[in-house]
Amino acid sequence: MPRVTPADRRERILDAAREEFAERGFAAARMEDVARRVGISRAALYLAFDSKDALFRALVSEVITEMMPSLLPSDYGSLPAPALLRAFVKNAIKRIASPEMAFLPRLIVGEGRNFPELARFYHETAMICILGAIERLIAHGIARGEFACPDPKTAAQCVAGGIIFAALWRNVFEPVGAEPLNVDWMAENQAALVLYGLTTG
Amino acid sequence: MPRVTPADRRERILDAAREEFAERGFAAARMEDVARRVGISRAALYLAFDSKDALFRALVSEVITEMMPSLLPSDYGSLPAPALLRAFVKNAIKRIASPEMAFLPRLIVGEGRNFPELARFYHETAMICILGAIERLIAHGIARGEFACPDPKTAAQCVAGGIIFAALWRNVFEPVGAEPLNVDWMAENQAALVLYGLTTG
Amino acid sequence: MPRVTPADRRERILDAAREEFAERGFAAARMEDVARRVGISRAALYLAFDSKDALFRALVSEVITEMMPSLLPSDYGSLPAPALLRAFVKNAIKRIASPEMAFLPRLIVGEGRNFPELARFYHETAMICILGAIERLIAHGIARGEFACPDPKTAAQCVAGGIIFAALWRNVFEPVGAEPLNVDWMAENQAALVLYGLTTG
Amino acid sequence: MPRVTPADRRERILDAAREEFAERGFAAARMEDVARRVGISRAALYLAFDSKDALFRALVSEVITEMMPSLLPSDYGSLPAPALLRAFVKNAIKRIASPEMAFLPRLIVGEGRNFPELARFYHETAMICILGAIERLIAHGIARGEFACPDPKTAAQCVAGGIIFAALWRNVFEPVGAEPLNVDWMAENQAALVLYGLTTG
DNA sequence: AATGAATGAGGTTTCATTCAT
DNA sequence: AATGAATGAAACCTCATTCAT
Repeated sequence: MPRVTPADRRERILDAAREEFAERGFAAARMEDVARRVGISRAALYLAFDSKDALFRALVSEVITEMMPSLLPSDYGSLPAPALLRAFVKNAIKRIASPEMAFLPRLIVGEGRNFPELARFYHETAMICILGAIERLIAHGIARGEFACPDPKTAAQCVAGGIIFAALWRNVFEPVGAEPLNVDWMAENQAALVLYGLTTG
Repeated sequence: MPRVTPADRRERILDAAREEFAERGFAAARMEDVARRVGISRAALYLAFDSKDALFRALVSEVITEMMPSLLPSDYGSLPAPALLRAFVKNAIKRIASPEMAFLPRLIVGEGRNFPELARFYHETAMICILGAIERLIAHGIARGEFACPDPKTAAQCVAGGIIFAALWRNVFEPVGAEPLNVDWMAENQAALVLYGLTTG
Repeated sequence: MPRVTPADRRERILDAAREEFAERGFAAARMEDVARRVGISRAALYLAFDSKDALFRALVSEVITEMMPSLLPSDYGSLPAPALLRAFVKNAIKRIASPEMAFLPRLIVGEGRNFPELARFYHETAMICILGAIERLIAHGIARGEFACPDPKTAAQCVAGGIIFAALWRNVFEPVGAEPLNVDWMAENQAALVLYGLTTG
Repeated sequence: MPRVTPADRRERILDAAREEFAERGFAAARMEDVARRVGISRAALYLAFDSKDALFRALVSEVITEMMPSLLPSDYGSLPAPALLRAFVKNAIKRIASPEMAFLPRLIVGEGRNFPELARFYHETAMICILGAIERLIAHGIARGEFACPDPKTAAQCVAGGIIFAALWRNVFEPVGAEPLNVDWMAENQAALVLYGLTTG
């Protein structure tokens, strides 16, 4: 039984790649730095991944795939929609803006033009699911008479906007001096805003 | 009087750079392609800008600077806050998600780690202003008794999130097959949602 | 055990660099030519040296360092000073004007302004040592009552002048048609002149 | 009558070129810096000189030509050879090591390989003349019974060596911290050494 | 006569990738 | 399986030189 299985090795490379790509973006990340982080030679990277592109793709796919299950609520039962929405928003912001995940939207946004199939994958795997989940949640609320909304799809986009905003803020602006975001508080207010709006009475 | 003034030339280079950087990001853009787009030699670029970095910085600064004035409402007078907010959101989404501007958040997000001072500049010049404008607008509504909001600052972030979402959607996801965003409709609904929330009654 | 060790490779690069820099000076030498001379790619040079500057510095330092030990007499014992001086001058001229070394003063002189720390290194490592050795030798002769000299330091400079002259003559003027220098004869006469002067009786 | 004649212009360019080439050597000197120093455009340089090479050649030729007359003693008359030699050495060192001239050996030595015809010109115009003058001077002394010397040509080289040494010392080593050379004292001692040698009695 | 603007040629350096061991 | 060594293909940038005005 080998001490380090090929799968282990792949995993350790992906972890290192996550750090490097998150730190510098695709183009500026160097295979040498990934290798050094793993503690192997550059050439050994190519035993596990065909190319820098392939490594990047694998990383992004993996992160998306491992992130999704924890994002979506399994089933609503007969819970009230406002509570569900609040729970969803809080959970989503917490997950997506977490240090291990927040780099993802940044990479997708930054490199999407050069890796269209990754952008597509993210769109289809993450965006559509999240938007769909929100939309269904709103529909659920409408069905229960708790929500009113002329266009649940667009409303879902607004909700998703707040979540993405949180991830980018933490990842892009906090490092350059922006006021740190209190994720819980942000989520709470985002939910309240979306639920009740600004207008009085 | 020369046919082509230095300022003209600078402007044409910036236009070309906008296309190239928007298309490929900083690292993958090639000075040669910028030059070809302008119709001049690579060396001529260096008469107008000291380096690729400098060109990128100049471009981002310029776009930010030229974008801002059209974004912020000059004064509220005694207009009702809901109308003001709706107008602001519609205008902001339209501006920021317009083809000439939408690449900007994408570049900032993608290259912010490698150009921290640009991220800082964007944060300080664009984000803070926009967030501030929304916040003041909400405060205006509160003062007039039209809005109620426990934390205008966080509410502003939620509003801004929708705007950024629109820009990124158009720039990142539409090119890979996402359903096109109807900006006006999106803005209308975003405003409605923020104003009145989802909850009935 | 590799057929070609890294140290070997470094050594072969330094040899090639010596030829190229000696032939053309720093600025006009091309890394490509150094590489071709070694029989490797340009990129491989950068595995051994960080930059053209670094290669140049390494070369000059190495040559200076390897030249020095053979230049200086270890100890005088009680040998007569005239014989010592004659031996020193002959040896020094032979060494410094030898084909492998003679390019060095030329490079130091030519590039010293652009590489001040090399000029300083040469001054401190070579010039001061050589001048000091000559000076001590003269002092030795004075102590033994064999030499008389109002200022041994300046006398040393005159002696060193002859040595440097020989190196430059061979390296700069012989290639353009100057009468070839007979090093042994030159050394002999230089020693005689310094010892006995021109004046009769 | 033009305020600035073409010859004036040429002269001012040559002066500027002297500064730049002396400071940086041929390759590292930039035409732009020469032009800026003159206060004209780069293009205007090419109205006076065909190329950077041509400018360099013109400069070196000019300096050599203007230096020579002041170096050589016109005629010896029946003056005693020791006094003549002392006078020659003092004058030569003073001239050649003077700030306006000392850069010349440095350039010749540094760039001679890349400009063989300049090295040849310097050799033929300067070196041979100087060496010849010294040699004739020694022959003059021998003829008068004041000097004894087995090989006046080689002796001349030794004398010349001291002179060149002085120029290089000032130009190469003093700028990097070498002890400043007292030219008069150096000349005095060089003459004494050559005349009387080190050996006592 | 003079120049601002432009360029072509060339140099250094980087880095993903390969291959012999 | 693993790697040290090597490389080819760019990319950025500089600068002597030219040319229309």
